[in-house]
This record gives sequence, C-alpha cells and structure tokens, in this order.
Amino acid sequence: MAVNKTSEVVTLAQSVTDSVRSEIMSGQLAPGEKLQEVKLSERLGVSRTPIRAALHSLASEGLLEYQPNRGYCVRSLNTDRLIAIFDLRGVLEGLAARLAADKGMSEAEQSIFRDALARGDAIMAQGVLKPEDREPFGEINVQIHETILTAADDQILSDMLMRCRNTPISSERNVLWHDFAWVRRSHDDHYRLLDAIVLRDGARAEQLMKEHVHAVKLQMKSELEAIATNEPDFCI
Amino acid sequence: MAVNKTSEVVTLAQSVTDSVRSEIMSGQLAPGEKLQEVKLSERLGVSRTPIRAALHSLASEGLLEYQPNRGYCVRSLNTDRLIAIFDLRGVLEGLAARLAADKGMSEAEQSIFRDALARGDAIMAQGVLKPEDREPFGEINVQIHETILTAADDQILSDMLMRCRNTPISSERNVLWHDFAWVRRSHDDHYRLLDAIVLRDGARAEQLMKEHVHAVKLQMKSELEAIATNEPDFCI
DNA sequence: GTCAATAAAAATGTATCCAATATATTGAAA
DNA sequence: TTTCAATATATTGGATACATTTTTATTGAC
Repeated sequence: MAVNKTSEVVTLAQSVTDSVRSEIMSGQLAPGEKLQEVKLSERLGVSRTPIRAALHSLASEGLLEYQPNRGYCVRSLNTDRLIAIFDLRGVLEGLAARLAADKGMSEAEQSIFRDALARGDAIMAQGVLKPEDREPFGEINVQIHETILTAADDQILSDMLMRCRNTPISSERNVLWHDFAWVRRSHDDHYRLLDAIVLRDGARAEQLMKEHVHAVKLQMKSELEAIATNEPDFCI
Repeated sequence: MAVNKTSEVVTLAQSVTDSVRSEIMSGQLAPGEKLQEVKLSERLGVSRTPIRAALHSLASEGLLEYQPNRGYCVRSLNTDRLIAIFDLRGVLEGLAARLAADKGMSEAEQSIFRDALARGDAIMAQGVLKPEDREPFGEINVQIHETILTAADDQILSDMLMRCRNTPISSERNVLWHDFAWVRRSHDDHYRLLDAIVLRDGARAEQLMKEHVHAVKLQMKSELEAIATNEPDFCI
C-alpha cells in the first residue's frame, strides 16, 4: 500500500492521517480542494474506514472543513483569518513561555535550548542571509519553541498550539527570510526568552513571547500584502 | 432508538456525540470510565459505526482519552490539570475580549449584553445569594461570555474555548456561589468589560477578562482544597 | 436557448462481517 | 501459593455491502 507505516504508527487510520496532513501542509492538496473518500481510498490503497477516521481527525485538527452528507475539503483561509491565527498563537505561546518559566526548565531542556541558540549564532555570524541557511534556521526555530512547549507541560495547550501551527503558511518552519536585521532581532528574542525562563520570570517570558509572535504577525502581514501587489519574491 | 434526533442534527453520529457528551458533562459517565463500542451501540440502539465516529469526536474535543487498540475512557483530570485549564481560559477569553473590543460589538450584541447585566442587577439587588438564583446567574454568565465570543468572530478561538469549557467541573454555568462579595465583584467585572468593549479599548478589555478568569481560578482552587479537606458544602 | 422537473449517478452515512490486538482464564511448574 | 505461559474470550481496527442523501445529467416544456 502507498501509505508509510512508521514505527510509532499503530493503526492504518493514523498512517493515513499523517500522509494526508503532510500533503496538505506541503501544498500538494490545495486549499478548497474536495477530498472524496473513495478516491482517497483508491489512491492510498486502503478501505474507506481508515480514510473516514483520518478525515475526521484532520477536520478536528482544523485542516479540513466538514459538512454533513457533503464531505470534507481543505480549509482555505483568507489573509485576514490567516493573520488572525497569529493573535491566537501569541497568547498561547505566551502562556507556554510563562508556564515554562513558572515551572522551571530542566537542565536537559536548557541545553537543547542553548544548543539551538549556538547553531543560530553560527548562522548569524555570517552577517548575511544565505538561502541554504533558511531551512536549518527554521529547524532551530522549531526546536526552541518546542522546548518551551515541552517545559510548559500542558497537553491541551500543546494540542491547541499544534492546531495553530497546522496552517500551511504560518508553519513554524516558514521563517521570514528577507531582512537580516529582522532575523537577528528574532534570534535575540530567543536569547532573552531563555534568560527570562531560567530566571523564572514568567511575566517577562510571556511578554517577550507575545511581542515575538506579534512581530512575526506584522512581518507576515506585509509579506502577504507584497503578494497581493504581485511581488513574486515571497517564500513560504 | 434511544438517541434524540433534534432538528439540526442530521447524522446519527452527531446525535450520539451529543448524547454521550451530555452524559459526560452531567456526570452520568464518571471520569476514568471505559466506553466500549458494542455496549454503547446496544444501549443507544445504533450500530458501531456512528458510535465510533462519536467517540472520535469526543476524544478530539478532549472529553475522552483514546489509546490505539484499547479504546476510549472518560478523561479524568486531577485538580492540578483542572486548575491549569483556567490559565488557558484566561488567555483565550482575554483574547476574545480584546478582539471584541477591537472589532466592535454590534448594537444587537450590546443589547444582549446589557440585558444580561440587568438581570444580574435584579439578583444582586436582593443583597443575598439565594440557591434558586444560582442557575439563572449561571445562564447570565454564559450569555455574557458567549456574546463577547460572538463579537470576537473567530471560529478557531471559539472551538478552543469550547474545549476549555467542556470540562465537567469548570463549566461556565458552575458559578461559585458562596461569597456574595465575590459574586458582586464578578458582576461588576462584567460591567467594566462592556465599558471597555464599547469604548474599543482592547488592551483594557483583555486585562479585565484575564483578571476576571484568574479570580475564578483562585476561587476554584480554594473550593477544590475545601473538598480535599472534606468540607461537603461544595456545589458544582 | 433557458429553466425546471425528473432520473441517474455518485458520494456520504450506516450496518455488518472479518482480522488483528488486547485482555481474561486456565493450568502447569517453581 | 505464586508466577508464568498458553489458550480462550472480548474488544477494537479494517473491509465491504447496503441505505440515504447529494450532486449531476437528462429530459421536456416554455
């Protein structure tokens, strides 16, 4: 069958969920596109049962829209809704930072955080933004935010942030990679975040994170407006 | 069949979802209890298929826990986790208030809000907390918070708050109904919230709401500790 | 040619069957 | 008696058949 059965995946439904999710996130399945059970089941080589479970999951993750008796389609967000998600991310990531600071971050987590910062330093030391550094920097970003979320130790919060990040364009990996000064500032924010968390200053950590995400929102907004005015140098 | 098919419900799965949800929220299904597909399907008089869809939905709403190949059980929250949800509610309701203020509340929404406040005034005017006023006051509370959420006009935010509220004990209706001064303060918060929203002061609305929810958290905490020390006058 | 009504097709919703996994029971050995 | 393994039972996962709803296509009248 066409779906990958990785080690941690124990049911077909989960495997299908992962496959379809990545197809949505990568853009193979376009926003608005309809997902029909039979076609999907034929394409993936499984029956409708796990397909239905997967579509149900993806709908509750917010990637699909569901209408009774009419099926599922890939959620399409207009730019306003897309920007609105950053408000949500702001308060949720802010809460995560506060909780991480209040509860304290383990040595192991701190060292992961510091390691990510060091790798970021190496990139920033070059003084310019090379295209090949974009993906590694995205990974660094993911690692930092993920470490904070782990330290926050709240499953529900974690789920909700996952849902915010599960929007193709606002994914954590999509570093806005235009302005060196902007990226450096973002990197610096991460330093201060670690500082606030280590010092157990929850209020400062929350404030830093909210502003950090707000900056991304503003940058994303201008990027999207650039798209609207047909500047083709936008990179997702 | 045993499940109610109300007007808006178009599929059996939805109907089953609603039935089981209310059984969980009302406490008929106890936390930790296992939900088996066959038994449920026999009890509700439908096949396993809609049961499975319903359980899947309720799990993604956070009311059930799912383990692959082992099924579902009613989520049980220890007091720490239960209190932690109020942190989430704080930032989410705070965001809702901010968005409502920023976007502005329609005249219709404002009048619903004012109407709820007036009904609250009537109860407060008595100067004491009568048991029979508890439920109406809970409804007032629901209406106010719901109106703000409607004005915020954000589906994802709405879903997430729904999930926070879908915990049996922390439901919006469960007004902490012990201390008149506390309830009056809460009522007064609502007045100030409306003021901030009407004046389009998003930051103030957010701050008011966060503090409002934080107060509920603290009150709930002491209530739960009262339970732990066997004070039996706790009302959900 | 356009529109509405109707019929055909296709899609989703439900029920049931089989397979895979987990749990319970039984019995033997330490 | 306890522990472990083997077996039996029960439960969930997946496949398929059927029912219902929606969508599309066709037909006919205007």
